Amino acid sequence: MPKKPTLVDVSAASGLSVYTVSRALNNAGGVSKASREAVLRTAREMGYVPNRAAQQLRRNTSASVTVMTASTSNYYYIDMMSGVQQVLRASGRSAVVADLATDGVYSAEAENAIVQDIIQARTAGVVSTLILSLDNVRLLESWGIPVVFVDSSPPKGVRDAASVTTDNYAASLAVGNHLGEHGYEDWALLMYPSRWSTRAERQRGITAAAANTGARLTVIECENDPDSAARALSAHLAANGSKPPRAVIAGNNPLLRGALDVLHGHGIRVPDEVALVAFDEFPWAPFVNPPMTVLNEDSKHIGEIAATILTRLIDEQAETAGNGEATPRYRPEDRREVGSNLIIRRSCGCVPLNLEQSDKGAL
Amino acid sequence: MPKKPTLVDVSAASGLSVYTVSRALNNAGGVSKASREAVLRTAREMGYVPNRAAQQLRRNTSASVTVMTASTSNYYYIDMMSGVQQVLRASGRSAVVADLATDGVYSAEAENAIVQDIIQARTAGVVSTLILSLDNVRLLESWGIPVVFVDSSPPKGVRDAASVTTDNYAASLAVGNHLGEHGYEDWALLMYPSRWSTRAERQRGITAAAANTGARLTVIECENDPDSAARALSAHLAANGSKPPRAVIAGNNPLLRGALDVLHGHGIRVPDEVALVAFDEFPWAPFVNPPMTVLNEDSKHIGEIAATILTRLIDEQAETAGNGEATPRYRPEDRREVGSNLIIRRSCGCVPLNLEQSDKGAL
DNA sequence: AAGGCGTCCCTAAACGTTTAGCAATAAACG
DNA sequence: CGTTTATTGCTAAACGTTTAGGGACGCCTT
Repeated sequence: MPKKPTLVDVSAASGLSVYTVSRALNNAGGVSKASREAVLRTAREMGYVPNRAAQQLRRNTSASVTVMTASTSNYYYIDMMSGVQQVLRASGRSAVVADLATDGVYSAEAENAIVQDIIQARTAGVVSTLILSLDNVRLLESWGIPVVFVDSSPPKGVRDAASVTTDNYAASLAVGNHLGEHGYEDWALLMYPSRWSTRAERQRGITAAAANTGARLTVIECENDPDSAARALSAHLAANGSKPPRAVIAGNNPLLRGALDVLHGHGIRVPDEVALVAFDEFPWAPFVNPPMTVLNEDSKHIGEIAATILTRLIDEQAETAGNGEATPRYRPEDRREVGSNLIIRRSCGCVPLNLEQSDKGAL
Repeated sequence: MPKKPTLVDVSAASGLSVYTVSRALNNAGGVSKASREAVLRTAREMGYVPNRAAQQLRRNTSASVTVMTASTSNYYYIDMMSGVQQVLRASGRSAVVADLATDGVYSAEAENAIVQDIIQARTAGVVSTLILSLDNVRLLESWGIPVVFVDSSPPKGVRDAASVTTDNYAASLAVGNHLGEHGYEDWALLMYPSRWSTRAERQRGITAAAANTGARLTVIECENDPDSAARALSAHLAANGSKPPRAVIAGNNPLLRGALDVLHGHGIRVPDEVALVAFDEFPWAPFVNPPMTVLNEDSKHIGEIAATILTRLIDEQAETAGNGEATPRYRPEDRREVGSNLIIRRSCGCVPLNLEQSDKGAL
């Protein structure tokens, strides 16, 4: 591989100084049209491509943002990413995803390692779908790296931070109330661990709805993967003899897979014997047997909002970086809540008349 | 934000030279145990974190690999990523995904932009699930960036390149033959554009199977997204009056969603009226109505193999980089083909006895 | 003609690492 | 004790950019 041209080489070849070449390539002022064109031409001819490591070192800024997630296999994150990407692209930044636990098992070391990695790369900002440890939040703050929590809250002890969440309490209330309208009186809520901060509000909402409608609720906790969910639900069924709950609420997509697995496996008819509803819309929901009634968070929109907030924080950070000022203070409007809606299909026991139409929309 | 310590600061604080500090932090030789410990302690106390941009600039190597995909919403890529990540982690590298077209529409500019980005970052290597343009392959080669194509072949004109693919011809033959065994005689193959190189072999296999079993085959081409697939299939049904094909083969996951949408929409019973099979296993396949018979590529395994090959190429590249030698030549064993298997559920018309069991395995 | 002002460009010093080329010291050996 | 050898550490020069601080030149204003 022949040695690749650097800025200095372009400078030599074009007869202009590195200053001029640099400014020309960056579309900065102070360069005549003629010089600029000469530079661009030579650079193209030589096949010059700037070295980002050098730029980053010198400029002391990075253009990339890290999105921290666990369980990428959840469709939720994919949509969110696309929202994030879209907004960041507008300001010339890009996003990379750091997955803490592809398989649903989480470890504090993995979290620390990724935070360390983020700092090493002097990443511009972070979007986190997890509660981070207080230490890590402090650490990022001390390095001037702003964090936006999405569908998760900052750990206790952090006074102010940016976050965009759905109103999970209201949403869960809606889910529960719908079950109540069906007259179901015995519910089971299948839930992932509370490390995912959505759990608290979701559980609170379902609990409140159960109280409202006079239903009996048992919460079944499991790890955040289908196998664990299946085991937990099976155990629950076995423990209660042959009397399954009238309605099962799956806390998210992977858990829903586990639930479907045991319900189908036991030959239990859904929704006739056991109604089933779940959190988080997903592309296959209309096609599952039976079509799933789910709570739909507009995760792409959430991603967009998160990226917008983060962009502002990063820009402010850049401004105040030099003069020893404190990290920009978060504003009240940096805590956003977005709505959600219940998509009613058949798994809850409803028989929508316009099935075809509603499926089309959700495709 | 107070200024952050650099290597020089650690050096000053510990009373040892930057040389010693650097070597101590990198676990390199030539440092006494006592010095090393002193350095590590001071570094920890000061909260020192190395600046990766500076390291990369100086070392002239990067530890990250880019995976180029289009349509991340396909589960296929997610599993592959996890295989890639896992192997790379072992050699201290990491992978980022670059998505050319979240929504299934592809553009040559997007491809060029991402390749440019890869070069700017002096990325260590590339895994591509797409055919890249000849120019881009040449460009990457000229920068000494090895590429492994997964489930896609290099563009025509590239003599040798690394690739790991499934034997799509044999796989498709198996799919087709299974339909033949059911006695279906009128097939429709719903296919994405040929930019995804798997298309050619898949279509060839299905075509051969149709010939073998005396079936009539029509190929319906559409873009790589559910909406386009739905439109194309609808148009086909309309054109053929009320006589739908006896079997539909969906070229991949997004296309399958489109197909299910129109079949359900038209109230066509699957598999009784129209049998349906698809390429690429996905986690929801057992739960779809009806449970889907799919071709299962072990995409995680594919990712592992790709990453293994890429790792070797990167290491060789590093060795020969200095001495002006050519990019390491690809070896014959850098073209790998892995097997695949047909997962039979119900959508093809089969009624498996051990349904429960098979679903469990595919969960 | 002198001064002021803009425009364009240059030189040289950073940014935070790694590492080649030595130097000092101690240990081992005759 | 002198010589060799191993170990440990230092100094200073890179890596490829950006940019502060000026200088040269031409044009306008008075």
